[in-house]
Amino acid sequence: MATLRLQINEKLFLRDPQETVLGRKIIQSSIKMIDELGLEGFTFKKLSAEIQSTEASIYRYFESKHKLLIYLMAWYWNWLEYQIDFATNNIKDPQERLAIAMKMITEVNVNDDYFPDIDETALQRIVIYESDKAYLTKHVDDDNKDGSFLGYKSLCEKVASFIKEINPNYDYAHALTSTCLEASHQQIFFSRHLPRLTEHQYKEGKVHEDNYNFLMDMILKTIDA
Amino acid sequence: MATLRLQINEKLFLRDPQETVLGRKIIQSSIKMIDELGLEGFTFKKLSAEIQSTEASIYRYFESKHKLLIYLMAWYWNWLEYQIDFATNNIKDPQERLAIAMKMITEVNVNDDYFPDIDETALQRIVIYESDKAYLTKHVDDDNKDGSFLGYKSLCEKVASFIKEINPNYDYAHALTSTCLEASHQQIFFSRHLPRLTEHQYKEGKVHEDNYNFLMDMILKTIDA
DNA sequence: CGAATTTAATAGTATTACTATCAATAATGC
DNA sequence: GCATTATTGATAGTAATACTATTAAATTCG
Repeated sequence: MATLRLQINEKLFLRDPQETVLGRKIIQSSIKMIDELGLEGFTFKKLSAEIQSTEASIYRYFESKHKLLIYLMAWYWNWLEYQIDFATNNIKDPQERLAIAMKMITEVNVNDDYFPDIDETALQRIVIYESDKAYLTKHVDDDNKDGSFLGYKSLCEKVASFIKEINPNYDYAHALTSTCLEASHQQIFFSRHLPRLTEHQYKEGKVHEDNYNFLMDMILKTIDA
Repeated sequence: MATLRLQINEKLFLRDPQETVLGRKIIQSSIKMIDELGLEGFTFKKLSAEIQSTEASIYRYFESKHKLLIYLMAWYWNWLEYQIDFATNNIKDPQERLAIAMKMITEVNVNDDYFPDIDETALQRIVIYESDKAYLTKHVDDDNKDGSFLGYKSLCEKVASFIKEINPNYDYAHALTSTCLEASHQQIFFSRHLPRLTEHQYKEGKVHEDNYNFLMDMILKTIDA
């Protein structure tokens, strides 16, 4: 089977981690470790020990821990948009396309054999816990100029375009989409850690199903589909 | 005029900052500095220099920077719920109560003379940039056990109860409320820094108005009001 | 008033997030 | 095949952060 490679914006790294053995180890192990330790507990020192390399070597790939996070999040949004493109290909009805997109956004990821280096399931957990930290900073405008959030914006644009096709008169397609994208991970977090903030039940795929039903219902009613 | 004091859960501080001059200075200056520097740029060392005290003294009030953030957020959510209680008092119609609550949640805060030590306008900006970081941690369950998020949950419960009154058959009142509470600050952030994620225009109160219209419309349609 | 307790100031530690330097090794070009 | 260049590794170092321990000063209370 073919393996694929997502083209990631060059400004997000110093050396392309997809091009070398060390680079791929950095990506692989950082996903595993951020998932386990959380972004705050994760350091380049610990990572370098894990992959039997040195801090200095890792810094040759990524300017900082924050840039590595941005890279991982960019990878994820690019991957998710690609999944949606793939799954909605040849589907004519925009409402069906929207349903497929929301399904992929809300469902728990299975590991994608096309990208053997990446544990998509772990990466999705990182998205839930850490993705907002990628932009909630004082230097968000600088990061944005470097194209750090292009993948997220592009995904938002895609889903918003489905909504616009269904109802061209709805005025808040992007706001509604970004609200749902954020909710798609927030509600998972709440159901697990702050259950009084949601009805969704955290267990075996149930949250994801609840979340799909909740969000699809909200979107369709809101846009008068 | 009377000045008020919000009773904050004792587990959120080591010494009550509202009881001493130093404590009030810590609160006052930390709001100002977190607003200016961001949570990452803010340190107890800088704060101690600003208020002409020492790091050790500040640590006697708050166990950590993170606990201080939790305290400020708890204060904000308590204050906001109190504002909503005040404003919805004697209003019978639940739909009107919901509208008032959403207005207060989305509008830009003016400084409340009842609490002279707190700059509510600055605190609201901190909520926009930093509030999610209060719970997006690996130790969220421990913080939750200490009651760190009671204010947020209580506010969510209140708004959800208005929704339930309007339509007792809607199944996701809490999920919808928490989604809107989060969106109420996310959309402000997006309109300013990542404008491709929203239609809202960042200027002079316009975002807040847009956001109110967007969210109220979404809620009412979603719950079939 | 004097003992007990609280509060403040000083100094110190472990860790983090990097940076710099230089040697060793591997890949590439002629 | 050998020189050039790029890449990695090893070591060390720095400034700042997040806290802690110790001691000194002030305050409270019986």
